[in-house]
Amino acid sequence: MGIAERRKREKLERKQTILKAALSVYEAEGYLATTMEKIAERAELSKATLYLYFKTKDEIFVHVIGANLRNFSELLEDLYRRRINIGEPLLESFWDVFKQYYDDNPVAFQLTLYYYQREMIRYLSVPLRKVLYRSGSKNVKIMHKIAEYGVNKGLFKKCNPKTLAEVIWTSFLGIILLENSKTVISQKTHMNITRDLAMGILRQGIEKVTDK
Amino acid sequence: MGIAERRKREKLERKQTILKAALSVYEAEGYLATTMEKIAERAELSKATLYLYFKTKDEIFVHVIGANLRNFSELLEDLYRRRINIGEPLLESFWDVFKQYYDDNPVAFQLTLYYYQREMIRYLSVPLRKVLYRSGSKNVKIMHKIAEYGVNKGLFKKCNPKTLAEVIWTSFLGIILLENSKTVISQKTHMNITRDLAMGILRQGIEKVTDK
Amino acid sequence: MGIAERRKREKLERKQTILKAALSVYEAEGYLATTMEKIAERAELSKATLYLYFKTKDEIFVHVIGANLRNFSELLEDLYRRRINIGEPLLESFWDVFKQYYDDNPVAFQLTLYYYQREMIRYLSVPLRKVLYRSGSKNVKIMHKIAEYGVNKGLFKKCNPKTLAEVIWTSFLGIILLENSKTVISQKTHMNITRDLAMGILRQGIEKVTDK
Amino acid sequence: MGIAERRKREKLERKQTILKAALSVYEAEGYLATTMEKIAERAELSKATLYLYFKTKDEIFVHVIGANLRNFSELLEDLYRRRINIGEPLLESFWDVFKQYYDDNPVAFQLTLYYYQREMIRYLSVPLRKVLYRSGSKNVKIMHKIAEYGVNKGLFKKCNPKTLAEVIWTSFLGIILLENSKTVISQKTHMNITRDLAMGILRQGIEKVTDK
DNA sequence: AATGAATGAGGTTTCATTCAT
DNA sequence: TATGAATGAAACCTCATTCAT
Repeated sequence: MGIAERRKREKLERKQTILKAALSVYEAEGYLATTMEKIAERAELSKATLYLYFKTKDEIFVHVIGANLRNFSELLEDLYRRRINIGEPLLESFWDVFKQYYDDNPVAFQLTLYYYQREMIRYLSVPLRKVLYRSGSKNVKIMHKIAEYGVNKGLFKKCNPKTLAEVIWTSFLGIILLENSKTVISQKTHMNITRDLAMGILRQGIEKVTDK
Repeated sequence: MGIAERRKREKLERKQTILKAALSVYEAEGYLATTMEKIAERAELSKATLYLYFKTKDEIFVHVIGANLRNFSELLEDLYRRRINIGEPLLESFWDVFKQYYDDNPVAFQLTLYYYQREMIRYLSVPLRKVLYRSGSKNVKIMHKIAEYGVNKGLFKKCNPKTLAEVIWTSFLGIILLENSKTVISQKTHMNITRDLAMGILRQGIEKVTDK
Repeated sequence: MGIAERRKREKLERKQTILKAALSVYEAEGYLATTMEKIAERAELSKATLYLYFKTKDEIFVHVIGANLRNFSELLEDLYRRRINIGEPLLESFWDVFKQYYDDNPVAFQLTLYYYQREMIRYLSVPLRKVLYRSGSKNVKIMHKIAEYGVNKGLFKKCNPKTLAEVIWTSFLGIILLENSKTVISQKTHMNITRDLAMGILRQGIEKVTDK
Repeated sequence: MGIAERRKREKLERKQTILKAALSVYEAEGYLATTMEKIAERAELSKATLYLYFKTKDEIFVHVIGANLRNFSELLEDLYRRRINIGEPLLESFWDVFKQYYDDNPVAFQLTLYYYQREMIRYLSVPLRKVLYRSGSKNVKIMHKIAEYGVNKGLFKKCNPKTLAEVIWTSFLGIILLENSKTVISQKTHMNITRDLAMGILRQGIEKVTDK
């Protein structure tokens, strides 16, 4: 009985090891060069063992992404819980959560971004696609609730909160995307200035027009 | 003499045929499943002939993207030329150009987006990377000039026009990114509502605060 | 523990199987027609398995040659060990070793000869080139030592033993070369007569001129 | 009529151009990297044009070799003509002819050597094989006649002159072979010392034993 | 549970040769 | 005659996945 539990725990630990290894190889070599062989090597396991824990290579990556999105969830939930105490700068806090999410693990973020493309998703098996969908939609919901709170409280201007949440989120997303391509092409680094201006524009663009 | 010209023209046409075929296969099957074999088939040529026109598979795709970015260039340049007559709604026009660029050829846009990722660029040969860089940087420059014009004319608020251009562009980019993933995952279609709200927020966020 | 050993042994055996298969295909079809496909077939393995044991096709052939040169080594070393008991006919014994080396496995000898050409070596990767060099240079050294012994004992005339070894060896080599081309062109067979005359000439040419 | 002649002459010249180009590419890049494309380029012709003059790639090379062997022929014939005036050092003259042949065009010599291998010959079409055979056998015959003269005049010891010719020739051949492989592997250069010792040994080994 | 071994199914690229002009 | 264009036929190599122990 205790044994069964230990087994289960160990199994989970192994899975974690593998996920970590996968992310680490991805960081070092990029998605296209990440082979099962290399993941196994980094996890100090054999290739065949990987298949005891994950049915396919995609499953590994979907789980890596799942974990990453769960981190995001937590940050968002925490924000939602704190919403009342924050007062005015709700948008800033929202934005800060994004930044924190990104800065916590930029590599996982990149991988997530990469996977969340028509290109990648379309070849996923239906079950995996669902896993991915569920992982993501939770965050969408919380973002929605936060936006809703902001609108209701008059912190944000009147508009569909779901859509508003999307706009805020994609503003951030787009910047990261550009940032990524720039990093490789012209070796430039973080675009904090862009992020800040975007924030400023969002603030002014979102606040209630107290007209007159 | 006329012969040489005809030859040249035909060569260009062939190249176009191949690029079109590549894009078409990409549309139907996605990047990872696009093989030289399939491109050749769709172009009604032999695989070997492809290599007569493009040295590698990447070269094909970089050229597809190059063409796509050139279209974007043209739209942007056109806007820049019209800037004076547009008057107030410069931002809207800017935004419209993006929409038009996307709507003209969403597939090519997707491909471009896909390629412009750390992941893809990283494994490109240096010459091809340069081609890609040059294709992209031209557009960046025009966007910059348009933003600059807007700032100078007082249509946009005072800020670094380069950064402003980036913010506007990435706002759009992010939405498309989300749109793409949503299309595959939950079969939803265009997010015009999101685009519109984003536009509205940008407008309000960017306009000069004439306070009082 | 016994398992690990068995594994190792089996691995070696597999390698041998592959090397044998390669040589066999070479014998039947020649170097240029020897493909990985055919080697795999003859070894009753899949093509992919070959790459499990040897990283490239060249590596296979370099190892075939390495094994062949090691046989030669053994024969030479044996001769060197026996040098004292041989007495006078050291040159004959030397020559016999060559003949034995050739007759033991003429096909492997041919392959070795073929590979040991500017043409082939030039396109080898540096590591493989080194392997080849090391395989060969060992034999050179033993031949040298034998020649040295002969010169010191007065069995051969006074001269640089290194050079002498080369002359003896290349005398044999040249004959085989001619023999090979003749076999194909005019279907003639072994040139024992030529070999014997060469031997006679060498004997007379090398022996100490006890003039008077 | 004069026209036909000019045509013929021009055709021959073109052929020469192509053969020269082929040899030149071979020198620069080695046999395996010598493509029709490159030959055409160097000959400043189109690939297709090559096929107007030679039916296959092999035919080109066989003709290159043919020309080379004809040079050898001339040197040998010249020696044969001079045989009476030479007197004693016939062997040296023989040897010198080899050296001259090699030194005149080492690259063509190498190519010839390369082609004259079981490996290469076996894939030749029968007609080409015959061409090669005829090119070579002429030289063999002259060498034979020279050896015969030497034996008859008592310059060489009594033995089968055909075989003797082979021995002398293969002595030289073997050295060149070793020389070639050494050049690539260990960057060493000409082995004049080896050649000289071989010559000395041959002299002593071949001369009539005037015993007592 | 763990793994070494094996493999099927491609993928990109090269090149001698032919064909239409 | 000359050639640009086209191609068939391979060749080498890689990798996710399965199997036997």
